[in-house]
Amino acid sequence: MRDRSSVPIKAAVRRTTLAVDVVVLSPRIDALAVLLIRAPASARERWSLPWDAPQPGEGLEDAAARITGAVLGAAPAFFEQVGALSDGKRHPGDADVSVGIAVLAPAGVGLPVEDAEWFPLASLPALAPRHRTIVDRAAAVVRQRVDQSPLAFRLLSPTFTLSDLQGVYELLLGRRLHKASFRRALQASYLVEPTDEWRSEGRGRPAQLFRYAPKKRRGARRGVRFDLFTE
Amino acid sequence: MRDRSSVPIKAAVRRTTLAVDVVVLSPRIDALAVLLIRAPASARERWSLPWDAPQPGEGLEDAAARITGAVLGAAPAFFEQVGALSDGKRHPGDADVSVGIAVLAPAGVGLPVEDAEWFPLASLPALAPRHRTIVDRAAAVVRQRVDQSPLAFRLLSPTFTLSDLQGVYELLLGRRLHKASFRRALQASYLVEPTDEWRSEGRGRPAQLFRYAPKKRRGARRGVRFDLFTE
DNA sequence: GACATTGGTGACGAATTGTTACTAATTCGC
DNA sequence: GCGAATTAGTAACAATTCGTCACCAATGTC
Repeated sequence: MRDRSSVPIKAAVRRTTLAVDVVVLSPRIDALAVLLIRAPASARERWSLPWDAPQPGEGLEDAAARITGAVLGAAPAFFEQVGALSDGKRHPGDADVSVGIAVLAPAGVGLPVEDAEWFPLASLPALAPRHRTIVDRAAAVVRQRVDQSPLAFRLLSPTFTLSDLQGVYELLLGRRLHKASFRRALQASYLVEPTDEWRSEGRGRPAQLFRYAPKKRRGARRGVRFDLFTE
Repeated sequence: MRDRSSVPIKAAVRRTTLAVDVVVLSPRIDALAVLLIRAPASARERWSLPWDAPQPGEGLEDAAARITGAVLGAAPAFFEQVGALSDGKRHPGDADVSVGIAVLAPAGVGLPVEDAEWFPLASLPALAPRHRTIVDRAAAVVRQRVDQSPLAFRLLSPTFTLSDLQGVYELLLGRRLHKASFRRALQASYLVEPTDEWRSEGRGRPAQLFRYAPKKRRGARRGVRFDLFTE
């Protein structure tokens, strides 16, 4: 203890292999889905997350944007880092360290490339163990952040109905919400503004379309809510 | 777009230099403080975060524990990953990629080694730009998580008074809390239990000591609170 | 036109929160 | 000793927020 010779500043950096693994999430048919790509026949699993090593000088989020663009045809608007992993779990490219990045794509986004497919989170095919961990952690991060950050709006097209928005929240939170309470809270937050358009979706009364347009925040911070603890 | 040749699975991993940079946080004299170590005379800044490259086969959190142990003489009980950075900002060891890890140390923890010192977050000395970013992000992560996770208990000794606990929350949240509301919420959460001991702290009535002992949680999830958004 | 279906809102009671005011136990100064 | 000062802890009330029910609105189906 207190061994001066082990004070870390004196250590030298080592060479490592690094991968950026991207979890593209999007709501599909009443479930949150992940974009997977077909692996080469030589691989142990038939599917994997899109991934790559960052180019020299390329930032991690830039790499995630590039990787997403190659698979989805469009760079995403929202990133959330899931964290770096260097446990012993196997990675398809045998990278020493993986940086997992969650990316949100709106419900209606274009079809992916030929060798890519959406899989509902609840029924994923076999993945390399590290990819499995990254997917689980990405889902957990997104579910946990949905209450802190306007994530849900990134899973919708630029205009949406309030029922759409409530549906996304229900998907992410995994439980039903009360319509009146949901709308009252939304109203009080000044996060959306109505447009002039209405959407008729078959039967039932047409719904007004809204857009995400956060106004100045009132600084009404509350006391501590211990019952929000998630551990 | 849709260029099949750029589908990322075909890429090969590259060699990168990786650093684990540790932000040890602890409450000192009414302020959250960071542990810094004196840099060699050749370095551009006189102080830096403790850091090192992970050993082969060593997990990132294991590396953080080892690095903390070398500086503080004790391995910490709590880690929170701050994220991986690979922007162009300068790192003291010129690592390509940094993984920032926040570590919490209770208020009374032993003195650090000779070349290490606590600095209040508000008055840090000059640091390498990437270290500066990591410190800021670590503070932000901890402040944001304090409402979601029992972080605050990691900044206290195993037994503590309720005023101590409230003080830590006020430190982390940056605002005063009402005593009665705070205790009522704490009571309802079943997170602490009283001990038989009391602490007399000079003047005033002695305070009962409590310990962190979370009981079974009641699953009372609430509606969406849009006003908790932090962006 | 009756009815099913989806959108949208008012209002009321229950629960939670913010606040004030009080009591309790100790040290300090005289 | 004794009152003032100081810190701990709690009861109770008012204001606010939340969950829920009930209802009206606008559309498609039969």
